[in-house]
Amino acid sequence: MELSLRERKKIKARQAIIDAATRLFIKKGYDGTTADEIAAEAEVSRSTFFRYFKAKEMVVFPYQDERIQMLRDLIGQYETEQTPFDSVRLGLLDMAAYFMSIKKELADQRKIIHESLHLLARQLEYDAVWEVVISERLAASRGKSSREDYEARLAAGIIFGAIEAVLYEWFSKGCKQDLVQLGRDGIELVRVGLASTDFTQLNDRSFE
Amino acid sequence: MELSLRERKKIKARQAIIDAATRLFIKKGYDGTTADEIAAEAEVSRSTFFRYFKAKEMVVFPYQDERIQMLRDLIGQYETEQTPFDSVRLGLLDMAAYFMSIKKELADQRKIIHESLHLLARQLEYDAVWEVVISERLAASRGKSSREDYEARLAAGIIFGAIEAVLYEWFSKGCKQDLVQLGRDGIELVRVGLASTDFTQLNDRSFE
DNA sequence: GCTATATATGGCACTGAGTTTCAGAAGAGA
DNA sequence: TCTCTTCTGAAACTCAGTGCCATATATAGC
Repeated sequence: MELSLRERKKIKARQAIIDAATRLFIKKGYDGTTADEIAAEAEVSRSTFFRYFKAKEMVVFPYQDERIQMLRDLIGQYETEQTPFDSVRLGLLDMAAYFMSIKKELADQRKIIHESLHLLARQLEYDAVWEVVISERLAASRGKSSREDYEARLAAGIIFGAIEAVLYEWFSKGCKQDLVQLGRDGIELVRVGLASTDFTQLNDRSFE
Repeated sequence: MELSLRERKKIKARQAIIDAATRLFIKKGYDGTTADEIAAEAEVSRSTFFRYFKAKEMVVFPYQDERIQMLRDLIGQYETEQTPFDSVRLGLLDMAAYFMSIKKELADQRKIIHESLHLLARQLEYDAVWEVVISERLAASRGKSSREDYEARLAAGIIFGAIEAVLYEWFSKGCKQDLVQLGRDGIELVRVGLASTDFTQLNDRSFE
């Protein structure tokens, strides 16, 4: 089905704003770029900019919704033939593979985000949706919604904690490692528990 | 040691602003209260308000630094006689006991925070410092800083994920449960791993 | 192709957060 | 009391975000 001219124009305008903003953010930083400048660079009015993006920060995370949907779909793939934990695990590893394939774009985005405390906070907020997706999948395995399944929320929180740490590691080492392998190891630790680590052992330093 | 008049005045002014802001936030909501109104209610000028609090949101989290320090101290108590994991665990449970003792104040604060997406994001950011404290303790047990100990950061992320889920549960059920017990159960799950749950089992629903 | 209607845009004015500057008030110290 | 330092209040300013309305442009019906 073809999109109408109106729809195509909207998509083009949106993309023009994203591109203009990205150019300016890289050149002058997020805080150093005003909404007016982005609008001018994209050749639209200020009003139009705010019509396409509810807030200036939103233009930094333009594909957030698509990524969440992708995660949901990837986990959904394994819905029937795997345990709940494994369907989440495999979905996350697929997501990791996808992230590997767009690492350049992710690294650019992260550079912009880490220049502003504001954006860092917003990033955390967006990422938190991953946890919801995971807890929904776990709760669904028992025929519940995540709202009514505390154990599922707890498990999802634990898994999400590992994801955050893995992603942080990957990004802070310049996306050079194999994210799928990092993810595999991280989630395995969640599965077997911290009792398997030497953090649960008295070590030499404790007696120094 | 006595504080100078100047210091005492500053403390009083700061407290007056916190109290005024809290009153207004409860009465009119966070978004419905302007910085001007808070300043007027506290009988200081707008400039003074922003001198005491870098941003309007900061006045919502006035004791954040103290709480982080308390967590650090509580974990530090168990530094020598326990395994790293247990010193973190016991410190967190002490913190839970403290939270139980100020539940009214926490519940009020949470009510304000949950009226604004802005504040929710900021809350996440503040809470993230807990993770740093935990990872520092774990890394220290091996004579490293958390910066150079990925395993410690990963473990801390997992523990923190559980903390968030536990706190969320506690708050959303009106702080009526025993937070220490919730915490004990949550962290035990982290210790033994999700392999102990039925999320790692194929269940009936998978065959429906 | 022409007209009526729906929708996107641009311009403008307004509110509120946060910053900067500066003059003056008030505490600290001799 | 006099000086030095710090805190405060007032005003002007920038920028994000909202609301309103007139205008331009796409779509649909004829």
